[in-house]
Amino acid sequence: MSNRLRKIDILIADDHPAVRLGIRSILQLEKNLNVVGEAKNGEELLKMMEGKRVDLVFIDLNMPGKNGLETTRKLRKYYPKLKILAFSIYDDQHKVLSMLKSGADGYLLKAAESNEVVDAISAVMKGEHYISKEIAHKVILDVVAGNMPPTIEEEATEPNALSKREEEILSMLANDNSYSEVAQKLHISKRTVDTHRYNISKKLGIKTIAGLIRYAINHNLA
Amino acid sequence: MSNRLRKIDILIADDHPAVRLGIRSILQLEKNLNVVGEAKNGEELLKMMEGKRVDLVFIDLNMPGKNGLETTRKLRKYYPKLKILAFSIYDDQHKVLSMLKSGADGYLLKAAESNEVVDAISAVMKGEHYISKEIAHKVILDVVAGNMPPTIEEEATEPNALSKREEEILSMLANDNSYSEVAQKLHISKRTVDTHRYNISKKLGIKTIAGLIRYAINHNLA
DNA sequence: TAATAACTACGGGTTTTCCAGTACGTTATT
DNA sequence: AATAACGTACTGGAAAACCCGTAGTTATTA
Repeated sequence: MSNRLRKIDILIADDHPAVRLGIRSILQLEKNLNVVGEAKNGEELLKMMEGKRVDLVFIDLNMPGKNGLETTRKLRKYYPKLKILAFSIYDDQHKVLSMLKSGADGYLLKAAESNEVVDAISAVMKGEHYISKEIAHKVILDVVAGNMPPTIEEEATEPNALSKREEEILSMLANDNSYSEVAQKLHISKRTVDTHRYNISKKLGIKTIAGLIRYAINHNLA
Repeated sequence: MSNRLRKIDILIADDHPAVRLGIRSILQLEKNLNVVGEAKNGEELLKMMEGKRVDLVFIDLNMPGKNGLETTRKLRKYYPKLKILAFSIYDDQHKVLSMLKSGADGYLLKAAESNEVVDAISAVMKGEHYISKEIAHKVILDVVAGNMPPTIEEEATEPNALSKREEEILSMLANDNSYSEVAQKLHISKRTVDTHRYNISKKLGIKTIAGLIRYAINHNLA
């Protein structure tokens, strides 16, 4: 079969059946797209990739077990030419950038309309990056607002910046403990806790408790 | 037309097009179900209800603007016989109970398979309540674990302890604003913000920022 | 109309967090 | 052996958050 006529083979990974079905129905309306399978988490997706010819995967960020980020890194590593389209409800800087740094070719919000989904696919298949306008706008504002993201190189190599101890302390802080309480419970000085928190803030580039707690929650520390 | 042959008319409310499509495709496979419309938020749903004959609504908990909870209360109030099926990614006690107390007839997880969706519809149409087994199990464990929910009466009458202004302020605090920033943006005094926060803490019985932020996140304020 | 609730605002004191350094011992890694 | 990363701890001052009482103005509602 000639290359010109080949359909684009697509895998969908999302833990919600309704979402998978929704994407599928959007894609099925396009004659040049071909959904070759659905996975409900990262492991399943990686397994399905084996041996199959797949051009593009639709991948949800939040899935039980191996999440979108890890899975994307693996995919990018093993299948360098695969196109990866992240699909998420989150529009925050951190999520978007991490995903792109991990190797996604595009980032779509779940609030995207059908035509945007199709546009995104054509874009990434052409080798371009695709990012929803709403996200691009918001992320840029975030960055401009001074929440400087680390350079691409930096974070890509260290997906999990925090040390064990730092995670522990952040977790406790996010769980209603004050510096003094953490200090007491860990039998260390209050100043040490302060230092840790300070370092955590610097590492993550998050300056507020609110931000830190959201980080903690998103990383299962709270 | 005889009653026996009448299809069940359904409205879907969810802010994600893909999810709406997914539900739609599930329901369209059933010959006795009829999707009469889709809304992308609570307001739209309420507007669509006007004048239409609708038997059942599928309603997502998390939508921009008026969320599922408020919308459900309104729906229940204006359309006492309408069947309401909550649809959410959350399986925690608080969310589930609030939704049921607000008048939902059933609670489905987004992770539900197609057949479960159909089962849920038949159940609620028969006047029964439907709750995913996974949820029922988890919620009961939660309750047993000592996280006593307030009695039905209590919370049903005070669904949202916080006033509009308090919610607004909590939301801003949870979104990285300091007292001063909130004060500035709302054109009120810093002390007023302090007072509000203090009242919020007392109302909710939450003494720490961490707790408040978690509350905010769980209530879609952050 | 009187009571309740929401929103506004201030005083004034306590506690905690935040910032930005310095510093030292212990592990890993090279 | 040296460098890096980590965990520990300090100083000290600025800023923010916390506590709680009081109180005036509007709405709403009983």
